[in-house]
Amino acid sequence: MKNNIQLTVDAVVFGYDSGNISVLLVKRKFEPFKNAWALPGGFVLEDESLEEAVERELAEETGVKINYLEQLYTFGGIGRDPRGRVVSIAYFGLVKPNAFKLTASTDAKEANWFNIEKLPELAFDHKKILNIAIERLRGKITYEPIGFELLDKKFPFSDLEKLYTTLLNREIDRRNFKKKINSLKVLDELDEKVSVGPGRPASLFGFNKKRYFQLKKEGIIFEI
Amino acid sequence: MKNNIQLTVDAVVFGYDSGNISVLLVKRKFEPFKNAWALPGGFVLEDESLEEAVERELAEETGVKINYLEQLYTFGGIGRDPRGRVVSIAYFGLVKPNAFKLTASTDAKEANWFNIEKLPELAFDHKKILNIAIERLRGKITYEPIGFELLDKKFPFSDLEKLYTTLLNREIDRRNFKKKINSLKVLDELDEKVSVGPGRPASLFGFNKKRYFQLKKEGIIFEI
DNA sequence: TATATTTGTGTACAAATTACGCAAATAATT
DNA sequence: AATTATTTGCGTAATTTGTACACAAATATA
Repeated sequence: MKNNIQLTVDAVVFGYDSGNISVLLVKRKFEPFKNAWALPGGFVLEDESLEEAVERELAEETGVKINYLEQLYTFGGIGRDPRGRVVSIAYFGLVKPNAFKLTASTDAKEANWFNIEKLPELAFDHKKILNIAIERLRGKITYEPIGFELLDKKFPFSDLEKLYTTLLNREIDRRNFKKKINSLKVLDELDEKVSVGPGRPASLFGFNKKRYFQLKKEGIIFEI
Repeated sequence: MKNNIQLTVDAVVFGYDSGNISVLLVKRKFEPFKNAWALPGGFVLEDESLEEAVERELAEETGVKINYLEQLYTFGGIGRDPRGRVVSIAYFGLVKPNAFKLTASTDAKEANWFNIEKLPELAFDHKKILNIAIERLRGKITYEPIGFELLDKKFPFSDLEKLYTTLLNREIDRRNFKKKINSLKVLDELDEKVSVGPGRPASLFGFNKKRYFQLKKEGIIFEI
């Protein structure tokens, strides 16, 4: 009953910063697809869970500390890896801007962030995996308060607004959006303000963690 | 880079008939869990895709012809199989009542249908897999016109209604439900009637395949 | 000091959802 | 043959939810 199917994990990790959605890629050092960009990932060890495998590979290859991770889909097509039969379990991750910026400064190295509008050619079927992940991200944001995972601890309301306009790729009415978010009661207004550039200073908000997890459990429907 | 991780697929196949949701199980012939009921499934061969593997195993073990199949989740916990490290890709399937009844008559054999309210003990972590599948079914029915896959070609409106009350486990207002379904324009009223038992005879309806696929693509939101 | 820029807020209208009851058509019972 | 029980089929009013829309307040910059 032994087979020769190899098992890998791949991670699609998104970061968001002031209007840009980026994904984390690594440059391959070895064949096949040497020097091509690829999703971080690698072979699953026999004594680690799938999640452990993803987190290990991410740490090894990129140093990024993930704070949201869920399984995306398993890709098992026959010809997807020239080395033989390789089945890959893809994960979907989100990181906060701090972690995000941190690794973004490891420029010129082998791991880097790419704006999802300006992607290089990708190894294997990673383009396909990434597209499915982007779809999931866009879908998810409309029925789960995901902003939590993509924004900083404290943020002006306009950050949340910009996140949505960026992801949904359309304008949204600020007043109606605010009304909706308020009705969810998922934001706490802090008594702190920031002022960046000209314009009225903005109040900072934070996600109410307790309320967030409650909404997540209930499965909110979040018609923007 | 060789490992010893084995890869299996498992199928959670649901059928629906007059108020009962059933799931297809098989009785294990060999250790481990000999004689226990389990989800149909088995090892993936090196030269077949994951979907081919599920369909092959389903055919071999149950004879059921599936008409809807999607990937559910991949289970890769370390201790889930006493034989060693086995990662299983679970699929979610739906069959129409005819296929469903057909195999239901292979009683006393090794494959059988079980009402999801009256399940036996299951082998491995199959109980967990099944629970996730049931959640998916309940969720899915509220945003996709899945009834298509679970009902017969022609059916009275009350069948659809009963399917929803069963799955959602609550009463629904028939007039509002009808209004909603009508607005989706996914049903064709046939000029044929059936009369089962007392009461006014019911018109038969059929799903409009073209419209169904369109809705599926658009991702309807189906607030019942 | 004037200008440009960003934040922050309310109301009126349209659309969607929900609540609700009764007549028509048949099978079963007497 | 008449009565009863059962199921289908249908419309309107009340409520809730979503959408469209504009202007004042607070600051940085010139």
